[in-house]
Amino acid sequence: MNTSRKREHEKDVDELEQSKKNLKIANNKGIHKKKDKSKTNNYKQIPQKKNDNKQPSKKLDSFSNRKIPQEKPDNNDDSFKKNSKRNITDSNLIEFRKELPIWQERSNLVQALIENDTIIIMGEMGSGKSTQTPQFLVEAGLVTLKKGIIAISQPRRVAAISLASRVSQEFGTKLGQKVGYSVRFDDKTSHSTLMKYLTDGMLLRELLSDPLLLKYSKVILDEAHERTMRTDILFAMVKKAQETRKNSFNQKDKKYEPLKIIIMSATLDATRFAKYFNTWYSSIILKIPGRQFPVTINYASEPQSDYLDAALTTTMQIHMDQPKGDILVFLPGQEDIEILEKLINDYGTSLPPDKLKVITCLLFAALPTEQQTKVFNFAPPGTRKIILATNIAETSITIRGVRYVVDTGKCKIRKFNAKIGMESLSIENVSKNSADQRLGRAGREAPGICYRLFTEDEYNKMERNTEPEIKRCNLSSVILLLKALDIDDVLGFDYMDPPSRTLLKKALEHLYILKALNNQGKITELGKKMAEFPLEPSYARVLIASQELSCTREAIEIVSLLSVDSIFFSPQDQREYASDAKKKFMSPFGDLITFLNVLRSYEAQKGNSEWCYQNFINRRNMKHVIDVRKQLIQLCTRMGIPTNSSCGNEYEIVLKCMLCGFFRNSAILQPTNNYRTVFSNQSVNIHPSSTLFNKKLEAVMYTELVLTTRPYMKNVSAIQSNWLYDTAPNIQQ
DNA sequence: GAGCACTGC
Repeated sequence: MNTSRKREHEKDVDELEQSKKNLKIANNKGIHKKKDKSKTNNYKQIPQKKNDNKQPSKKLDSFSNRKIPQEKPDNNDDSFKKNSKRNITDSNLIEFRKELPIWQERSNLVQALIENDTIIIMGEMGSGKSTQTPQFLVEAGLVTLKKGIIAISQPRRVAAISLASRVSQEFGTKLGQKVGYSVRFDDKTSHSTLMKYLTDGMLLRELLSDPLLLKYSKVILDEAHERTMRTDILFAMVKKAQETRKNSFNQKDKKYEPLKIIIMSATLDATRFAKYFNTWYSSIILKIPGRQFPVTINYASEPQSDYLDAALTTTMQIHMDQPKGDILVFLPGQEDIEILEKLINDYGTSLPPDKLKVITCLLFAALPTEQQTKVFNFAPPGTRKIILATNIAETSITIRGVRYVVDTGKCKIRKFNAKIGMESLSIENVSKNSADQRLGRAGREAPGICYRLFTEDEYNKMERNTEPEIKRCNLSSVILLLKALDIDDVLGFDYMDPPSRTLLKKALEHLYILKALNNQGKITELGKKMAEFPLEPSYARVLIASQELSCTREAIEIVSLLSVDSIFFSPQDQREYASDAKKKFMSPFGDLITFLNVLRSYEAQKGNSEWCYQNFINRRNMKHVIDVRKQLIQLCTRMGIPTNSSCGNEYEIVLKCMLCGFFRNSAILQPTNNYRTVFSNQSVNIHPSSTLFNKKLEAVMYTELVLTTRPYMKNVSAIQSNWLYDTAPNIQQ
């Protein structure tokens, strides 16, 4: 670092300190303040509702609770439109805005962004940061069609849609005009859109055609603390665009409007973000209080060996001892949820007659929409609702009426083992931030109680944050995207948290054998085409191969079907009926062709919901399949791949085509009657959900290898071993 | 004999 640069840097640091003071952001406590202090009882420094000078009217309160985006049960955009009918007057909206904690920071925020390239806003839930910040900037004249509009990225599409809708109401314009959104399959923006809410995946895609994001003068990356693979890449790309635009701006020849970045988060390691974005520019941190009631924490007095048993005991204890209010129980997965449901209902029948009855609600992603929405029904008089949920209730769905949270402190984490190319799903302890987020769910409407089924000591030993996805997932598609964005040195790329070399090398190797990269690691023409598809590289490879094999129709359909994680749904109490229903679609070729049969029948039935119900088919997921197919047909057409070529019933052809993307995923039956993978010689099993479970076939191809109780192949097809030599001739072993 | 949560021009 040369002297002048160093001085500049010091100046920046001073400025950072100064602006913190000016903006009273550090709250006299400093941003390093550990939240762990809130050991016992009252959680954090949550401003208590009682102390609020003016108590927000009940009407506004219930309004806000009804409207918040996370309350939506699923991706059903139609139901949103129905609920978003205006039912309050415009003056109410202004009053509502003024009541939000962020309103006080309005001018500070605008000023901070005028003076700085990057700012960081920490705001708890209910602070209004996601809805107000863009409006403040537009109202201050910082965002115009001429200067460049503002993008607000969200990790979830429901959030993008409902935030846009809410803000367009507040702004007094029709959705899609000044305020719009852009998510997969749905774009409500126009040439006059100033505030554009989009999913982070969508913003990443936009980078492919506009790497400097010249459309925008401001970019907000919301929910940054979630650290998804996509936001992590966005951090780097947005930062890079900012630098490039700033440098070009200084050079006189090109005059790009500078790009201002706002990082937003609920709980976030602000200093880490500041450091990352502070290399050349100053960053400042604003802290906005949220609206949250105090939550009392009860820790387990000793470590629990059986979290399910502990959950049952605690839940029933709350039910017996505590006044009215629903109970939300966090569990790691569907299986535990279904077991606990049964236990609670058994217990419920033996309750004394003077007690409230219990009703259980299940909540996990694979649950069909109709059953998910049941959790939003209020408990009928004389009953108490007990919600058994996965992580989905931590971020995506907010349920009203919850006063008690039972936290097992466990969740399932997906990890990718690069060495053996296998994904695993294991039950692990949650992070402190995750546990705190769960706790907050008890204090949305009134003071609440959280029962942690782990000791305080165990809490203190938890990680602060969940490990960022980029450090533990398969990176193939991210690396292909970076290569397509002309970033050749993916090992030395400016990651906020660099993934391990093993993960990176595995991804590079995978892309090389798919011929997306050449032996110098440069992206090939094929690779560029593959990057255009919103698919994992293997699937993109299959679609491109389908042109030569004349089975594009089937390839697109299979790839679309594989884009959802379950075609079928089998409720715990109807397992046998569900598996009988499945048999109707079964193909000797295996799961992929079985799925294809389902799609054919689904279309013959025109997606009839009664038919879906009777055949245990997940209708929501089938609708998604149809959307994906439509998009893939458009993309293929644009790339000159004819989409009507079909192999008819000659399914061998489309399976050979699949093998072009998945030849690594093949296994051969051994004389000992178990399967071994061809490329890594590991012993593997067919997953019990497969139609080929317990079948002995010469060779099989799978799309996924997961390690749960054993190493399982999922989405399995019957193939012939000699196909492997035909399909993958250039593989050096 | 088993399926954390999200997402994509």
